[in-house]
Amino acid sequence: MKFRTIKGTKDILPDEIAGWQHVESVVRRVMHDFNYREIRTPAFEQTGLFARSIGELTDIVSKEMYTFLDRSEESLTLRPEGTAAALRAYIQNNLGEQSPLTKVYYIGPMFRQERPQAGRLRQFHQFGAEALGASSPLLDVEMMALPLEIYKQLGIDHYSLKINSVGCEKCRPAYKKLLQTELRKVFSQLSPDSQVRVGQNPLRVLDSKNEKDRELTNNMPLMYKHLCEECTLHFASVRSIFDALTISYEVDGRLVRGLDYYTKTAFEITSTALGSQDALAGGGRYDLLVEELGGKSTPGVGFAAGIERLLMVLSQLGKSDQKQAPPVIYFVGLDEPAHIWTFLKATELRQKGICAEVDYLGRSVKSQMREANRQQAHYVIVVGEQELKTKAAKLKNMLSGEEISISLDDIKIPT
RNA sequence: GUGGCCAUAGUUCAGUUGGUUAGAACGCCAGGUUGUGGCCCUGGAGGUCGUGGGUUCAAAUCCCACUGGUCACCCCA
Repeated sequence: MKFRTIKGTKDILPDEIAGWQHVESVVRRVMHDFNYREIRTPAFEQTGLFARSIGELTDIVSKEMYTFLDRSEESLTLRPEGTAAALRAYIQNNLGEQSPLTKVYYIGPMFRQERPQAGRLRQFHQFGAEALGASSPLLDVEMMALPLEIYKQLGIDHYSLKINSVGCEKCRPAYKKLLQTELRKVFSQLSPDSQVRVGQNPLRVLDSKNEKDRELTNNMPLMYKHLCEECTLHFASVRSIFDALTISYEVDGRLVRGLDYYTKTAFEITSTALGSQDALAGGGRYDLLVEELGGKSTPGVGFAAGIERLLMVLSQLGKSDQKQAPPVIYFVGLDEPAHIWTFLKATELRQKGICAEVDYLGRSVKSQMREANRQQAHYVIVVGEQELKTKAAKLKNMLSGEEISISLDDIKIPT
């Protein structure tokens, strides 16, 4: 019998782990600089949480969730995104009562049962942030500046930021009707997917990538041109703050995104270094969501970004050559007493925080030297009967080949 | 969920119109005289040719199914 990873999942192997850790450390550092605190929620939740927040009619909920019944017949779902769980935790733990504004971030695996392709896995990883409790446009901008800063610190500068406003419960219904009447005029020519959306979620029709759909909807009214006064002001503020930050962006009136909970600002960061799945990050404001999930009426904004896609971009740019630091000292042991002695010595050095390695296979000196070389050890110390008797040995610099005499009782690494 | 392409050593790939013991490179292991790596040289290990059927005297090669991978649609991180 042969076991393998299930479709759409991947092992992250030792050779690639340094790249992940590098990204994670930059994410954590920038999140900290922006004063976000980490939150870790379970990988699975009650199915209803996602259905309610993301929206029953979205693709994610209607066909992509890993949903199963546990032994007590409760319907559970592997989280397909991070916002719902973060808000559930915020509400459940009354975080809003501890301070008027809560800023949290997360990093971890998400699950969606889609057909895998470049940049799309069934278990993938995201980092993201949520700011709950304020409706200031400053936070909308912060949610976009944050991932952009992470990208910048990782050395990525080729991306495009698209923003839009999808309105609120005051202005959206009227616009929705207006758009629906327009869409019905060309209904029969729309793609089947879009036809389904005309009734329930007409805004998504504008975001269709089908060329015919785009042509047909080319001159249709856009949400951001039919906003109520409050939304108009908010959108204008967001844009002027961006200008002040000198961050370039593009207003895309068709941008809607596949989650139903957005109000006002919606945005997406894409990269041309990716294939068909080109979204690096996305997010927006969701002023009704906390209340929808049973909390007090609380405004919020957030974003989520894909780590695999980020890694793909880094590799495209030739910036994915992160490596784990090699051993500082590799001990070559000649016989049984030497192997034991070097092991004890290595343990001592390790306790001092020095990466040391020994031979465990009882191999020849040549083999051990090859191993030290393969691992790119900085120094090698060969230990045999003679060295143990005299307590003196040679410390070999593997880069220069130079050897210097040292005392085995007091191994000092040259700086 | 739908479609295209692909499936041969650890890895990347060859394998001529079906025809003897399926090859290369890299990697791995061991040697190149007494206890010293990187380059070089020599040797070695390693493959039920994805799985199962079928055609044939003969299948890695042709046909079918399945599985897996990959890319695209859809959607999104």
